[in-house]
Amino acid sequence: MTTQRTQEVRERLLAAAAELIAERGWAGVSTRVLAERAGVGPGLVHYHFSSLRALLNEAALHAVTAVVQEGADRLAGATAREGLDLLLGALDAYTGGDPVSVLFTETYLAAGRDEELRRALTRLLADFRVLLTDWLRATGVPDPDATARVLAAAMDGLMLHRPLDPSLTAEAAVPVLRRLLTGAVEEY
Amino acid sequence: MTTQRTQEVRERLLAAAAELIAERGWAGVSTRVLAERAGVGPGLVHYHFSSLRALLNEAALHAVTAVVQEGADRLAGATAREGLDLLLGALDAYTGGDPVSVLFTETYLAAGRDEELRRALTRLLADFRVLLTDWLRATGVPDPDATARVLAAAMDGLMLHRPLDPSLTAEAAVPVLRRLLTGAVEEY
DNA sequence: GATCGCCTTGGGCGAGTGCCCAAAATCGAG
DNA sequence: CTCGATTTTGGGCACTCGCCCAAGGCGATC
Repeated sequence: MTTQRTQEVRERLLAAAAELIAERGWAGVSTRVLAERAGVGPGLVHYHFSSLRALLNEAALHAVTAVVQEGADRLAGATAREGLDLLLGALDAYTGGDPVSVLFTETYLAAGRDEELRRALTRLLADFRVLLTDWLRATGVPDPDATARVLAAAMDGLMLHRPLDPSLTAEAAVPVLRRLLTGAVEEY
Repeated sequence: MTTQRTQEVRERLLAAAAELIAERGWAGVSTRVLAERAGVGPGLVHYHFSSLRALLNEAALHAVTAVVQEGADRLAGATAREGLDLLLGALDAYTGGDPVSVLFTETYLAAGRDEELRRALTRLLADFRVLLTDWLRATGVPDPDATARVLAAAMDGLMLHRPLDPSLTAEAAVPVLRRLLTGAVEEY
């Protein structure tokens, strides 16, 4: 299959793009550095993708979706205790300076300037929020829907603030966050 | 005074830069569009500033400092009730799509790639956190220091998520946030 | 009015940009 | 092996980038 090889090049370009967005910022990714990182000629970028913008959108959305999916899968059948460990784990895995955190923020920002990306991100976030809400409800948290929204936002906010506040560790934040889940976690 | 006029041009450049960072993103601000927005010749940028990078740093830091200062001043002698109103007011003033919110996020991101900017932002945030901590302590919130860190991060996270979640209004978020302040606000 | 120093202009330099395209390489089908 | 289609290459086009600089404008001081 020739399609096999084509797919592999596409994926290498997408992976390189995700790396470079985090390193250099959305607007700092050029066709040439992208091609070099992916190990292909500069012309290939516009052979496999209609535009650099489209490539960046697809790369960011693909990477962000993968991370969210993994989190969602783990959360799916988790108990209250397991869910909290999951949160805590996420908090010190994504410190704000790591590529994944930066890519998230870059993507949020880019979504503000690209309608199509914004729509896709909105849908992704909504799907995840449904899962989070279900878990909160099952755990016995009072207002699961609003709590899920705020909790998701707070997690991203913590990643945004972490590089600017070295004392903002996961251990410091989790006891406070637990107050958001009042009533459900006193046994923890 | 010739210095008078010089200062005015500098400030016009800084103001134009703050606008453009929000509109086009940090890397999307060029010397030429910046000069045009400020109403001056393109060469003036490098007469008044050592580099475009230095100009952007100063502009962003200046604008962000002004916003934080204003919030700090208002919070300084506020009661528990007034403080909560202040939070609520901030939440629906900065919706995430407005120039101020975007500028904040752009600046956080840029700080990750510029040591000097990161240092200055860290100090600014630390100063504000002290004030927030004092207010929380005076209000009777349990763990004021950690709570201040998480609360500040959560506010920024909400602004990040708002454009992607239309249902995330200030009214929906505030009751949940109030749980962070358990024990102090049951009269509210 | 002449002079001096700060402010401002606009053009120019080399480098880098997204995108395009003719030509070469590669590969599966016959 | 040959042929046709697909994939890949690298150079080129028109443009923008940050930064520099010679030239002129301008206001304050004698």
